[in-house]
Amino acid sequence: MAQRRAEALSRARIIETAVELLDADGERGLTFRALTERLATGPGAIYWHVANKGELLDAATAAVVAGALAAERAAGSPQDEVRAVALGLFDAIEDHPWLAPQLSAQLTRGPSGSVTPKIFESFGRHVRDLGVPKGSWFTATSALVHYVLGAAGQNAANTRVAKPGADRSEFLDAVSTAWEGLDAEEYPFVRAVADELRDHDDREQFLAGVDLILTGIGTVHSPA
Amino acid sequence: MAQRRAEALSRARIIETAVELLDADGERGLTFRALTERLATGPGAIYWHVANKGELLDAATAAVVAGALAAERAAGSPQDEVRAVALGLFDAIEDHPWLAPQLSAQLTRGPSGSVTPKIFESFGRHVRDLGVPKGSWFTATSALVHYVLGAAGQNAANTRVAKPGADRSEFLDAVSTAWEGLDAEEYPFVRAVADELRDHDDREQFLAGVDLILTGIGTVHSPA
DNA sequence: ACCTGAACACCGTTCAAGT
DNA sequence: ACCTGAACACCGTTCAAGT
Repeated sequence: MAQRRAEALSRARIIETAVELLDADGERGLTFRALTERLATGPGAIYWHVANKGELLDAATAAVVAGALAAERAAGSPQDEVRAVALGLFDAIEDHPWLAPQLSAQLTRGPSGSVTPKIFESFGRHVRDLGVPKGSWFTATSALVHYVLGAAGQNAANTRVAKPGADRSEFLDAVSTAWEGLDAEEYPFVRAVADELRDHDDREQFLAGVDLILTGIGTVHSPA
Repeated sequence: MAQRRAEALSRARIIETAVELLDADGERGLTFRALTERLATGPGAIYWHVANKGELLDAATAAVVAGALAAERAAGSPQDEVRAVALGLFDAIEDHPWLAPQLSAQLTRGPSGSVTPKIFESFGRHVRDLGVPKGSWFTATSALVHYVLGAAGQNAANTRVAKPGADRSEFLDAVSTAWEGLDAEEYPFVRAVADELRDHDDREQFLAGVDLILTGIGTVHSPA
């Protein structure tokens, strides 16, 4: 169960293994102990290739996001392009649920780093093609980025509970029931919306949100 | 520097101290060691009032959010109400930057817990008053919630760097310069948007994003 | 240049024992 | 019922030593 290949240790192999550990057990699964065991080395060897745990997490995040955004597609309307980028991230976060908090953290750490510019660029160039005036590019792109990352993360949390669809609807049912049990005076809206939660299509609802923001962009900035 | 009052230990006092530690040093500032020192007790005493660190973090988050959302205001248009709730959270996250990742985490953990329903209710009741058809309440509210939390968190990160406004603009300047230094072929949009970053008003830009989503909601669901 | 592995400082958490 | 404090298991990280 311990070691695997005898390939030379490399930064790339460390990152790859980190992603495997994260996929298997989330952020708490990524420890230097687990890493040294899988790679059959000592901690010192890993520290020679990687500065610290934070840098390793960032690198793992960057690797997965780069893969998700790299997919080439036939050019469609700017709206279709935005939807495609959004769905690419949606799927990546569904496959790697640990991505969601990690991406928020990297966005929050300030817009430096390599992932934030990449995500902004992926959405922004199509926002630009939408005919939005330059002064509003940043606002419009931010709205898209934050919605996509937030909503995809919330969806991943729902999915994560169990692989088979059966348990998943069971989980949503439980949440829905919990919401219906809230105080009627304090939570009228949440109670009213609880059944929407029970039976909805994730992707559909996610895309409806993207379209809502696209509509907002199009309406506020109707092209000259 | 160690202990303070000799008030009886209580869950409330533990949570209050936790918030102080978080405000001072972020999530890494909240340890049971620091907590026992400030409260002049042992870890066992704290564990008698609190299940574990996760529960304590959740409670601290809930306490701060409840305060931010409790502010009573004169009733305005639904749009104004949404803006007021958004700004309330914006300010809370600016005062307590550790809130941003924590709120994402609680949203991501699934919509149970006490904070998620509270935030959804605060926005949702005004979305309802906007005349949105019931089938779209959840989507519209989600778009607002995710944008507000994401954008406020990103802003808090920018502010956190230093208190005096001087260092802050210095920081934004540095990020802006970094963006301008990116590859021209790979990052045309990010480069073009870099100067927008340099001199913008945070609150103004934040509110512009809220209005963009409000416009989207109003346009997609024009009241019957 | 790259790796080993013991050691260090610091966590969250437990629990027998006290009052 | 509430608190004490030593102890445990487990972290990330360092570093002298090897090749």
